[in-house]
Amino acid sequence: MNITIGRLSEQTGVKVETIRYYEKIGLMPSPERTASGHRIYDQTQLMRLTSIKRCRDLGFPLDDVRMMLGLIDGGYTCGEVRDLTLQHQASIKQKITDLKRLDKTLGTLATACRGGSSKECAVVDALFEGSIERSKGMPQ
Amino acid sequence: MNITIGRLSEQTGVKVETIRYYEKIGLMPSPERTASGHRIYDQTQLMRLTSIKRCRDLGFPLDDVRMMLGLIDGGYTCGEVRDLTLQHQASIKQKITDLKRLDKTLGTLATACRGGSSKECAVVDALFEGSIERSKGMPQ
DNA sequence: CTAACACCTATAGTAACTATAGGTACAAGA
DNA sequence: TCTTGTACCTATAGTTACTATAGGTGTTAG
Repeated sequence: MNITIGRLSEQTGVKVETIRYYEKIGLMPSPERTASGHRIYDQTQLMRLTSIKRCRDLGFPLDDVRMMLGLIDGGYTCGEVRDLTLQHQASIKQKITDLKRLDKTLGTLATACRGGSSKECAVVDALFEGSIERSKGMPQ
Repeated sequence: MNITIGRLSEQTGVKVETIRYYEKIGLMPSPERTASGHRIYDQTQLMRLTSIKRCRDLGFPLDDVRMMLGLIDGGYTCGEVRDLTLQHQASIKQKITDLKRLDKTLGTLATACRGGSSKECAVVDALFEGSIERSKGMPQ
């Protein structure tokens, strides 16, 4: 089974440019080439790229993916891999918390708006006017 | 009131380099300079930067901030500003949804792990096994 | 007066690609 | 066989929103 980069792209859902990029940063190996220089991939590369794609879809940064692949290539323990996974999950939980707070604040701001063509706007008041008014005749 | 870039930075919580960056991309105006070329800021710039900071803290991308400043500078309607706010909120809600799904998946994976020094790992099984061979030939 | 620190410009680096320019290879139809 | 269209190639720059570095000048406190 020998496939071109285009077909590898189709089968994995990873764009051609991204595959070349992964090769450049050493995440994917340099594949065989045809006489004219076109890349040809085999089953092994297809599987490797599929794994990378799964990790990326789960939001693992490339450095984590690289580390996991390194563990796989070189021998790993369940503890190592689970630690990486739990760390990643913790950072995702933190993001969720932060975003929820933002969502709430934005909701409060937006519902205070009257909308339409009014020249008064609660969002502007909160983000811009407040600072301007307060700054008039303020010390320092 | 004339302040240096360092004091402007202290008072707004925006780093010196970032202030210069904002000037370069046209978000902040080019300020006056001393004879020797040091930037000097006044009340107006302080207020503008404070507003930018608030928007950024709420997660608005710089392009949105730029648009809001443009509206403020040029005359805006409440509807325009509220639309921007609601769009931003929608994208945040979407991110929350996505991250929650990831969190759940990662939790499932990690709890299936036995951890420790085991050579068997549920995370590896899910992400890599059946799709990759533990092989040499990869640069680490 | 000198040492420490703030400031200056210009450039490169970050994450993870995406897009562009300018070219070569190959497969299918006339 | 020729031509056309697509896929492929390399190399470089652009994206977001900064941050860091190098190599220099200005200001100020003791």
